[in-house]
Amino acid sequence: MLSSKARRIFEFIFRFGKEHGFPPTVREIGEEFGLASTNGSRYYLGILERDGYIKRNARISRGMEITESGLRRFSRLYGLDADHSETGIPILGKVAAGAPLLAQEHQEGKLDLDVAFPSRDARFALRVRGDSMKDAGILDGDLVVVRKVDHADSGEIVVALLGEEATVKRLEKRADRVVLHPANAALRPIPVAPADEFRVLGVVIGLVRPSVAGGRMSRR
Amino acid sequence: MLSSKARRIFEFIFRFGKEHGFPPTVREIGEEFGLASTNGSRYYLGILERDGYIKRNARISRGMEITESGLRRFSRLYGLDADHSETGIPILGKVAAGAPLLAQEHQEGKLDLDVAFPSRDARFALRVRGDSMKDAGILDGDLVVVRKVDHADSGEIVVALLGEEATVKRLEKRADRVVLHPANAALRPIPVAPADEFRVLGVVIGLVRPSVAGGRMSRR
DNA sequence: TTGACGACTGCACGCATGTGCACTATTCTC
DNA sequence: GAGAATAGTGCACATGCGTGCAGTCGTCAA
Repeated sequence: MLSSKARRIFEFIFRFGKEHGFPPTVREIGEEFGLASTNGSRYYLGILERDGYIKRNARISRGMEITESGLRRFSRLYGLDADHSETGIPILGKVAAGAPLLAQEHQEGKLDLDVAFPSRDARFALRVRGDSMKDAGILDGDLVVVRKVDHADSGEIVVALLGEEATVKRLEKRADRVVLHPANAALRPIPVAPADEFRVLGVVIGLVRPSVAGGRMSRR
Repeated sequence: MLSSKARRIFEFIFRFGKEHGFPPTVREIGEEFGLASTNGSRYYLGILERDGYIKRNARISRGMEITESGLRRFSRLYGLDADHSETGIPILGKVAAGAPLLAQEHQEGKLDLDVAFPSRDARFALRVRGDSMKDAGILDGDLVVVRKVDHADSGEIVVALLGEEATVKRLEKRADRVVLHPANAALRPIPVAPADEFRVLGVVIGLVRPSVAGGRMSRR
């Protein structure tokens, strides 16, 4: 059990790091808490390290680090602004008018790649080039997440190898041949002749659109 | 445009921080890159600061910080790998014809939420309902990733609270008022009267489209 | 051929910062 | 009333670390 002061010092280290991008020195901690001697701070740092909340690197300036398990334990035991502390992005449910955003009760869960794209097969991601699938909401620059299988059903969006090139298209299987459909009114379906070198690399199970310039999603 | 070495130094600062919890010193940078003089590092730190990739605090040990906009810009221009992320999904680069899929040399990096959506502001995700933004590639059921800020520029896609409801729209700021634009030809822009209860909750920096039943992206 | 520029080296200076050792005051237990 | 634990103070010391200034070496355009 951490004393109230030890807790406040841990919180200070956490806040300081968020704000400045690096941890405080022993003197900065002492200043914050009115400790006249640097050993006042060191005393508490020793406690926090002993209990596994932080790790210290001897002789290195600002050489402390909040451990992941320490952060988790601290926020569980004593609470901490939960939003940024844990890895993962909170998924908000209903956002009521006056309610403070990010309030615990509105969280639906955490965004997690393994939850968002569950698969027992291997997965991989592929950056999409071009707008051939834009009517399916797959834009240039998107990363499609693919479940790696060599068999796909008609109607599924697949990543396929056609000749030398990997391409993302909707698959149509006919009795005699395969047709790849772009999702773009300007483009024609691509018939695949039996002689063509064609292989399904996987089925698209989702996508990630990474952030772009200035946090703005460009107009497309 | 950053030189190759400046890029590698930025990446080193990024990796070092992730690994140790605090930034490197000028000497540690010099050691890593074989620079005999501390001013070798300072030269590059000056460049990185001048171009807005990092912020420095004079006279403070390890007093540098990767700026949020710098991180975003860097990862857009030059890419940033999640070094050794344990549970990531590999991002494939060029997929050559005969080459075995998932071969190491074809990997561009790992899919990592912190790299895909870098932000030092708090982030959250919100499930989109309806097709009002479908021409921007945002479909029903998508999770938009939002950087939580209360100010947004004209042209950005934002999450806003209008009355009781949270909505995703493109923001247009006019001299006298604000207009919210759907990205759907069937819908009209929404003018916001000054009297309306209106608040920007954040800026959309990306999205995640989770897989749906059976690993198939439904036809829309 | 000169001179600007990029990419450094070398070095000393001086404050920043972690550390060791000695000591103190209060509280609690035995 | 002794002893131990908690929560510090005070100070000197050695390094850590950012900074300033001067100088070098290759390249490339004028």
